[in-house]
Amino acid sequence: MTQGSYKQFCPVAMAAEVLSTRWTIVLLRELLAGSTRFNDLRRGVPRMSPALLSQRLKDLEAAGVVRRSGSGPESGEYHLTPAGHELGPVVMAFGHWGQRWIRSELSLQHLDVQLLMWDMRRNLNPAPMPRQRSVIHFQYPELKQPERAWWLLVDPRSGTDLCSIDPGFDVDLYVTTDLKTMTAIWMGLDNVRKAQTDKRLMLTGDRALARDIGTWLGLSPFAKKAALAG
Amino acid sequence: MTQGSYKQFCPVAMAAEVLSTRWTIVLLRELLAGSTRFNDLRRGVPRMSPALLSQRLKDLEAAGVVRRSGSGPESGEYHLTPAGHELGPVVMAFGHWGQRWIRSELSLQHLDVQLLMWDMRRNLNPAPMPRQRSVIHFQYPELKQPERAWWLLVDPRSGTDLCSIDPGFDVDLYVTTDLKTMTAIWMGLDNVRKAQTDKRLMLTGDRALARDIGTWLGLSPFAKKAALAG
DNA sequence: CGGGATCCGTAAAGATACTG
DNA sequence: CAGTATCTTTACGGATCCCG
Repeated sequence: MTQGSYKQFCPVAMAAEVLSTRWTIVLLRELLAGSTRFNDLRRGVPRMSPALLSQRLKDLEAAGVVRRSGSGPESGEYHLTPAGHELGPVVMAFGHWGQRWIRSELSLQHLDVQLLMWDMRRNLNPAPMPRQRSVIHFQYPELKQPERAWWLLVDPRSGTDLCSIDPGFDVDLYVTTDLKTMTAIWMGLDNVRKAQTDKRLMLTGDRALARDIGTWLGLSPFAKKAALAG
Repeated sequence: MTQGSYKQFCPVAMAAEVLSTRWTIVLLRELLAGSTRFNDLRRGVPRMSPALLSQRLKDLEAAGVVRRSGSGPESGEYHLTPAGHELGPVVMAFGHWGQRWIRSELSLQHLDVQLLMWDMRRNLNPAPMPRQRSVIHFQYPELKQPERAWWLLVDPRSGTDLCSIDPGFDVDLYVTTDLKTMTAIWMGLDNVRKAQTDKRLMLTGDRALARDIGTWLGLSPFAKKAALAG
């Protein structure tokens, strides 16, 4: 904690001194999701200033939550210590409570296409997809150029990539929708079939891919399973 | 929230906007423990300024976590809403992590006899105690006058009271110790028997009460059970 | 005594710009 | 890529005061 302590022996207060500062929980969410490099973390918490990010990483290192690897090709990476990994339940508790009690209109006021696409990339499940590479092209006609078009390149053998410039491959499936609909689906507040019926989302291209979208399109870790079923 | 938003749709970030401000988690711990009046809350978070406490209560009310009762004898009380009660797991997650990963010497640097005695009162279990009132007198010879002497009046029929001025009743059990030892016992980092052996704690008076102290003296909700067994 | 409000100095965070 | 530097704005701490 940079500022003075709560001066309480209670473990809740001691933990809060480390964790309950601005941006810290959101940063930990990003670290727990697997980001290790400074600029990857910046992408995950885009509105946090680099100065504060740097400061928080130092604070967390001093608290024994992260460790900087200093040698070899992973020099400059930030990795969670065992104490850091055990913060998973804390971050999950925040997420579950937020999903349950924050009015969804409030969440949907803070749309961010880059954050959404990156999270989708992270949670996508390539297992039920074709063995060779699939290219899925997301189109958000409402958005301006650099945010309008995204490509997910999914290869079950080598992983998933996300591009915002055309990689030049043939597209297998086009997903045309608006950002609010896609975000609501990701959060489990809406689902693909309903959005299709309402013409808020269109799937064109490979029929099998379109049919199975519910199985490979990952949802937020906090999404309620119920909503997708509809 | 008074400060600017993280502008993220993620439920973790939305929850953090409400919960991750200074003092908020510690205040919630106090609310979850059952305090409802402004000055009771002040006692539980003594180093929080009244202005900030008032502000936080308003913030939490706006967030739907507390509600002020406005009528009758409980006018001016702050009660948790259902959303507030469901913050229990969040506060517990902080506490468990803190108990596990904060070095105990750090916790034991922030001794506070009033906080300790109040928490002990709250968690004391009168069930295994005599049916009539028992008076337990805690003495901390190292401390100066207003903090040196405390009386717990335990009556299984009417509840437990804590006094820091002599209530005038006959004392059934004297507990003489130092604040660090008593705090360590409360936190499950030490135990009564070991402290007795080391002459850091003395019990005089009613033999049965002294023998059973492990059963009625409550420990912190985060205390490790293992430590008491020794 | 319970339940705050006010004022002011300090400390942290935001916004940009810039650098090894 | 991985951060610093600087400047402005906002939040917090602490004391004092007020009111029923």
